[in-house]
Amino acid sequence: MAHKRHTPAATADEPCLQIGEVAERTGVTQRTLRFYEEKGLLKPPTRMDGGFRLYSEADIQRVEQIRKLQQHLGFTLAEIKEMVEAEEVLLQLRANYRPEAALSQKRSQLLRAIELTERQHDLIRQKVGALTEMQSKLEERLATFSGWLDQMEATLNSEKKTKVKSKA
Amino acid sequence: MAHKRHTPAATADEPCLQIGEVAERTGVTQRTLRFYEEKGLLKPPTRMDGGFRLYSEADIQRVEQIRKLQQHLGFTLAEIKEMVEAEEVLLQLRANYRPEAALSQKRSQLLRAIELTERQHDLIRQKVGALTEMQSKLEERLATFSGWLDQMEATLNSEKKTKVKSKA
DNA sequence: TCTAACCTTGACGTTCGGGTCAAACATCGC
DNA sequence: GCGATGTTTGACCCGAACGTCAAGGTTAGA
Repeated sequence: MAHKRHTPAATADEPCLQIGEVAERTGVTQRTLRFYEEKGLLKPPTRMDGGFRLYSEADIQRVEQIRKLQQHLGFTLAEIKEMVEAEEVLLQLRANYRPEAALSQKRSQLLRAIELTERQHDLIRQKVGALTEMQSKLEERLATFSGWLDQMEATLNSEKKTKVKSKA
Repeated sequence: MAHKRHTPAATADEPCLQIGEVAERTGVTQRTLRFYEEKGLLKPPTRMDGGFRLYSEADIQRVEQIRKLQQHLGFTLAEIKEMVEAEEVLLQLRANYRPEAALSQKRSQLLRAIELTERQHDLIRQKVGALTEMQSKLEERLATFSGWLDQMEATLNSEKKTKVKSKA
């Protein structure tokens, strides 16, 4: 296995993860990571002198969030991009929240962020509603099934008994 | 607008809807209906002598179900096909449930149906879980936001008061 | 310094879920 | 039986979301 460089070790949250490790830890391919970057889903990561991408732990979180939204929830990358942008606004607000400058401008940004967040919330609420409805239908069906099953077993049992009695 | 044939009128549930009307009523294109058929999501419908497809009301339900699963819930057509197949088994069982023949064979079919249904149930449960988790995160965020907002407004107000006082 | 292991961009290929013609046939009201 | 409208199959095309080389540059351990 020759020599394997050891991981730059992510002590704090400085970007220090190469694309390979991010890929491994998130379960997506390197191609996918570059693709997400290209599509604006991941912010362009910092680079080493030679041009290698360096990701942070936050980026890993981001990728995991993207995958969740995509795989389990069926959002398109375009939709996810919107969501992620809202997240970005949040982080920026959080970053320079203290430095009191242009307060009313920040206020409008904040209002925008709230609006986006509420839209997401609503969207998800609708999905949960639809899913829950399906759930109860399935449960109803399962109940029906198990009723039939009981009935069947009963029938089989009575048949057995009849046979046994006829043998006796 | 010339003459428009009138709808064959779906009194009971004999197949009597042409593809155009199904398309209109479900909001999908004719192409999509043929595509679903091709992919095994819709059972091959009965045909008129000339070869025109004839759908039933049940088929419309099916299409609506497929769309819901696809659009709002983000299942792939492959996943939906599985679900729909389980539905098919159910319908068949329901159809010839009474005629008591080959009971133990029916039992195994039923068990199969139960298994499929439970898998669907589980799948949906997972999605609901993921969505709910997101929901609470969003709510948490909204709370944070509105806290900030309050704080901002307070600051703005106190500034106003100061100005007013200095004017007075 | 050498070199295995890693990373870069670029370009083309693929699968999914359909859209969009085109050419020919079917239906039905008149 | 004519004609407007509806339907059939077939073929090609599309964007999304990556996969898969290819050719070359970078890093770091020995």
